Amino acid sequence: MSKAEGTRNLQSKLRPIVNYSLTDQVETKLLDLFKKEDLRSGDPIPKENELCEAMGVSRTVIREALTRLKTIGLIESKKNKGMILTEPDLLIGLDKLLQPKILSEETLQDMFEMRLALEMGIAELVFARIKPQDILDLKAILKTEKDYKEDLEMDFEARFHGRIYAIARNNTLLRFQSMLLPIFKYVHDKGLKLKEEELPKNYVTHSIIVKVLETGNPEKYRDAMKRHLKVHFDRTIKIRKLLE
Amino acid sequence: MSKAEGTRNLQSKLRPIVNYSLTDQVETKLLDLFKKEDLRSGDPIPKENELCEAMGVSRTVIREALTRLKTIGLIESKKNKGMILTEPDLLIGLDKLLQPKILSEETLQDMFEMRLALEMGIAELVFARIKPQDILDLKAILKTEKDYKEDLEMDFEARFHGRIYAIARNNTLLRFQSMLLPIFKYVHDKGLKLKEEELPKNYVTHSIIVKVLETGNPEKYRDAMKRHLKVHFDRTIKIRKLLE
DNA sequence: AACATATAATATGTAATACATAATACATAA
DNA sequence: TTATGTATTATGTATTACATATTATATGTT
Repeated sequence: MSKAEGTRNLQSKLRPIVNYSLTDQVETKLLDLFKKEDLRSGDPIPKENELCEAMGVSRTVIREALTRLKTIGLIESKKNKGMILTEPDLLIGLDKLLQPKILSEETLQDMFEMRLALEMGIAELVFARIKPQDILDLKAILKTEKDYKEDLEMDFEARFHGRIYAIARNNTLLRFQSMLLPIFKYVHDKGLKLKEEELPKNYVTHSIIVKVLETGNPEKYRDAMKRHLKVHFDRTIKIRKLLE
Repeated sequence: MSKAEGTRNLQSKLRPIVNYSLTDQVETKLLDLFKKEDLRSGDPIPKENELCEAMGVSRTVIREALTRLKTIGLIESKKNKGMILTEPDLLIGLDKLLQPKILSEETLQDMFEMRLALEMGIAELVFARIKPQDILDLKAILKTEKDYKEDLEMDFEARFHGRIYAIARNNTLLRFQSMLLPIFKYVHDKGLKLKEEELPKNYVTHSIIVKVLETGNPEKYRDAMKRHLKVHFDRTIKIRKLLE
């Protein structure tokens, strides 16, 4: 029996000790408390000193746990007022993380695909909620397309597609999409940029998409968007295959 | 001029003071540093004491800022080793927030719609990556459908649809979907549960979906899934209209 | 009585110091 | 050479004190 095997064997008998720090414990206790008390957004939570006494730990630890909860947007604190539960922002912190430099290629790929999927998937919502003004806005954006030269091309894409997302009237989705922009820019700058010649014959332009939005239906939209994004789909599928 | 108007007028001249706490400032400075130094996942960052000296603030403040960055998964700390930048987990913290109780109806709605959109949108990825084993697994799951009675119905839904997401081979997406489960369960329990009689005539069953996955194509899948989810789409669209 | 101003009380924010603890490197002895 | 003991180091926790912003109360002036 090798040394490694011996260790593994020992492990199965002893089980490694998981070391929850005091802060970890306080954090979970707080979350439990909120759930048990059935607290809602706006409800006040105990003072720091009360928590210290109740849990028998220093204010340092309490504050560290509270800092975590503040960071994910679950609570807010005001001097003298104390702290209250808040409607958390699901996308909080995401903007700080979405810097391509620190994300792995795999995660970038994941996010890129999610965007592609969403762009196709919002068809039903878009057609259920589109209004005349949306078309007008999109047409106005179209007119500016030629003003975006070379390296600004991505900015146009962002504006155009962002405006489509807005039609879905889903604020979380809209913000999510806008946060993903740096990633697409990165992917784009990294060589995704496709020369005109490489575009497939039945390529769907932005202008065609607007037309479909104006006169089409979800099925036609999905078909158009699929062609519009085809190169991206092809690429991501090829890349992922290589990684296997 | 009313008192309120006077205040507004004064505000426009003086601009309210935005009070960045020391911790806020340290946090941004740290993020700037990481970007400026072009640090990558795994790279070490300065020790707490070094940061104290460099920025001229107490360790308390430094640690609070660091706690925030740890919370969003940007850095990790180990005793004696110091701290390193880490590949952040984009979905970190999300599970703590996705308790329906503290989320507003609007946000719940948003998330629900995102899920619907994704389910439709992943068609291309699914068909590009599906393997025989996927079909086998899905068929096995299908066989257990009758075992899930009444209140466990959602568990079956989760298993089935979760398995479909897995076909897309996108880990972030898969985890995202699984985190959303409590929300769907909530929406379901809240009265979404649809009696058999309410199902539309051309309702697509789970079994049909599997068949489409086996022998169809993205278009047919989207069509099937659209019918399968029709009641949900209809409901969310109706609700959102009422909120306008 | 009405109003502005001063004062006190309160809870979070910041600082400073000391010690505990885990991980690593190094030294030591069998 | 190897296992064990020891020192060192950086983070984790505790304690105390004070700063600061907000609210409530009290005070005083007209």
